[in-house]
Amino acid sequence: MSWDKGRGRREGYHHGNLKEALVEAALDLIARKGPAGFTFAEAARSAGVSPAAPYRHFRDRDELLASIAQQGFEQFEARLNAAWNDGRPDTLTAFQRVGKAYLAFAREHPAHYSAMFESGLPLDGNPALLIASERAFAIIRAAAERLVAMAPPDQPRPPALMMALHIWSLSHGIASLFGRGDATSRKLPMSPEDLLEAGVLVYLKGLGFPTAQQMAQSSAKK
Amino acid sequence: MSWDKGRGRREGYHHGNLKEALVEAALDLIARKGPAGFTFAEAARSAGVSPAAPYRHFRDRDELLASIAQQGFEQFEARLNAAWNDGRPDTLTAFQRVGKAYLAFAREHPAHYSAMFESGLPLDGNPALLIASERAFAIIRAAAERLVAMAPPDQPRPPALMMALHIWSLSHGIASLFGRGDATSRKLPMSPEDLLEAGVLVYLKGLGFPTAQQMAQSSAKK
DNA sequence: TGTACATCAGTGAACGCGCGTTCACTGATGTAC
DNA sequence: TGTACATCAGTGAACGCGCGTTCACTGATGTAC
Repeated sequence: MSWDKGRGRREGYHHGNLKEALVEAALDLIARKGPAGFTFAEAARSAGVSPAAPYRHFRDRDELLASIAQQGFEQFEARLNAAWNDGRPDTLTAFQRVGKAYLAFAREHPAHYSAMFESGLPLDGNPALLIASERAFAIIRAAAERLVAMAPPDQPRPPALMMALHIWSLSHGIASLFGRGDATSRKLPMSPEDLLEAGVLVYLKGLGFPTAQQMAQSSAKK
Repeated sequence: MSWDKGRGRREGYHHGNLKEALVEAALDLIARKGPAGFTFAEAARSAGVSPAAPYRHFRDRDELLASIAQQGFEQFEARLNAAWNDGRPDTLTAFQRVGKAYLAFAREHPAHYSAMFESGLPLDGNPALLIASERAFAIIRAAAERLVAMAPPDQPRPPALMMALHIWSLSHGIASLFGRGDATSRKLPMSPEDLLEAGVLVYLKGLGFPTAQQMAQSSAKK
């Protein structure tokens, strides 16, 4: 029956892809018990391997955790980038889609998200992690810059970096407070997505951007 | 020399205020190692007491953690309330002061803040904690309602609850991403306080509120 | 095609450690009389 | 004022447990010739 212990799928003495299997096991543990609730030993056990085996692939627990966080940032970046889709069909629609992708990632990859933002990994002394994190943020920033470039020319141009920081903070705040499926989430009279979308609309209006209706009208005119 | 071990301040067989001493010790450990990095045993040791002593005051580790989180929410509420100061000298000034108080609390009480928002304590099954959390949020919500009541009557009234949720999320996002003194914080080209203040101003403008300059002018006219 | 050998991923036993928790206990405090 | 007693906060020894880490090892794989 259970000759296939855990997610090991061993076929012989050598595992074959133990490194990935350990990452998978750790993600599972983090999702169930939080970033601090996973142990090297348990990940090994769940991969069907002796407790000493992980040391062939990771120096220690923190290196595995950092590796998960970095992988998370890379997938996060890819997802935001796909949602942005180079600003198609129009900048505002694409911008809002990035916000939705942010929340979707946090909800669908809670373990990655935890490792990225709540694991307490120091960013200095982890340059690769910092870079991966900045590459993800760069998507939001690039989108903000395109929005700024599109702003009505009679308005003062808002600084794109500040915009991006505001949007990021708002998204992260909503994701942290309301955006997880688990018991730590607070109740909300609307979906996190709607809350974020409304907030972004108000914010952009405050910067002098035309509303969605106005944009629809202006694009209908062309 | 060191007859006063740790924060114990014992004077005899009985500690006197062991419960508070344990909370203090736990706060210290959480601030240094994160909410998961504190142990019952270590808190006892740091309070200068045997490992069995804490069981006289807390059922287990989680009860101590929940107690810290609840105390945190209560202090948080008090601080926000003091900053709000019933909307004096004017609603907008007081509102921005609440935002600053939010960030100040997160920075000055990182251990409480962690226990409140990042400890993974389930809110259901912890009714007292949920209530304390909602009482703190109620301050922000009441402030938002006063702002709404003050809105120019020719504008559509924005929903105060949504406003409060946006402001809370933005504050929490900024606090989480940039607002801690430690190594997990990201670099920022401005202070978290300035970032939040600017974001709130833009947001309120987007809702149709008069800007600070306009308000200053209108109050100067009186 | 076969063989010798280097490489290296994983073994399994062992270690020291700190934790959570229990237990019968003991010392201090307060109170009834 | 003194004494007996109930209460209860803290002791200290003990337990079982799982973790991180090390070590000499062994089995599988690939490659040189």
